[in-house]
Amino acid sequence: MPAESRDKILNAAEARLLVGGPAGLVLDAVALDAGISKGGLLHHFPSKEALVGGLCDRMLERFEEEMASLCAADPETTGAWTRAYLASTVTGDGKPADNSAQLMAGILATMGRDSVHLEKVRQHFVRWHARLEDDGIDPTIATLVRLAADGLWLSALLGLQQIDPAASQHLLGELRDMTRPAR
Amino acid sequence: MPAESRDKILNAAEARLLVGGPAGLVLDAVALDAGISKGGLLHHFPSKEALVGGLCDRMLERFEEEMASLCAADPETTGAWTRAYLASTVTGDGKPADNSAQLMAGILATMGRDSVHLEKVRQHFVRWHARLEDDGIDPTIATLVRLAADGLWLSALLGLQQIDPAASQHLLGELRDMTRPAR
DNA sequence: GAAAACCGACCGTCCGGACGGTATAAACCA
DNA sequence: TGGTTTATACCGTCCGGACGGTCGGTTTTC
Repeated sequence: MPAESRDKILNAAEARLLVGGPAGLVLDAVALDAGISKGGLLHHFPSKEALVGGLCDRMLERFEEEMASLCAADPETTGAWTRAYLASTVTGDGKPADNSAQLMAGILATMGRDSVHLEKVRQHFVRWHARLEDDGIDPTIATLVRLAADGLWLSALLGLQQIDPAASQHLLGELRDMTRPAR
Repeated sequence: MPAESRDKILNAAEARLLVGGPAGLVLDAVALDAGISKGGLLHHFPSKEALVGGLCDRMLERFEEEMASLCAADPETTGAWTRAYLASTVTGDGKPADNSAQLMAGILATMGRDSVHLEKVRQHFVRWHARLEDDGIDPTIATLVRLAADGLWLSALLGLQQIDPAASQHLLGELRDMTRPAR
């Protein structure tokens, strides 16, 4: 089964994207890093687009898993999804929770706005947002929290760290409080 | 004076970036669109990087102007900057206020995260955020509003329109109310 | 022995930008 | 005043490297 090679390739591609941005995602280099030949790479992913698609799918899948486990771990079901979204987007100190920001940016930049893969991302977002609006709390609040989380995520993506840690922590606290069941 | 050609080039480059993304930003094509030769283009912008830099500067400049005029037009000074940020980021119906999102994305994608130009963007953000924290309203609120605006902007950038217009309008209203002087 | 996995040389295209021009006009000089 | 230099704007060809993808092979696996 090729799953092992596939993963090695995906890992290498992801690493490349994270350090070198879209320009760093070069088939030769990815193959080299993955310890495979270019031909081998092309055997698993017949085109660069397919490779990016693989990256995209894996990212989505991981995010989905993380959301599920965070939700499961939350003792309070009301607002759990919203809290999970917040938590899986940014950490306590306002940093991005994972490298999804860089990854997403890379994926986005590698292929245009019209790509099939972006469409998949959109569909996931639609689902997530539906879930958000049915989280047991005021949908407007939930949306607000989500947007703020996205804003934080964007800040991290652009490398804007102008919001100082203390303020950021305070804000995160507020946001979390907003997701608690209505008093 | 070369200002005229410069602007034509910048306009062409911007248009290219908007419709074709980073991949559409090709010197030959930009020169063609601008009605100038490639050599002529290179005369005004010695490198592609310089061209992107020009685009970046102009975008920042325009944003700055818009913020100033919005602030000046607001009868209530308290929270005016925060409101201006909100307004110049997204329109009433949750669409991005201008093409800054696409533009920024293109710029970002064309050059890596380490570029000089991105550094300029960062510095502007630092100033904006300082301004935001001294806007006469609770800084946490101001930050929250700003982040939500950024979130909305990001949604628009990714082409996620899953937040329906009515809800979006309601949310925008709430955000605006938050920027009013404390009751 | 056939299919799947993998190899790596090769090709074609695209694109940034170097370079050696030309045209216009202002600045300088006699 | 007329010639010469110099600066600026602009032209368009050419080059060279980078990169995605093809293809005819070889090896591994079942």
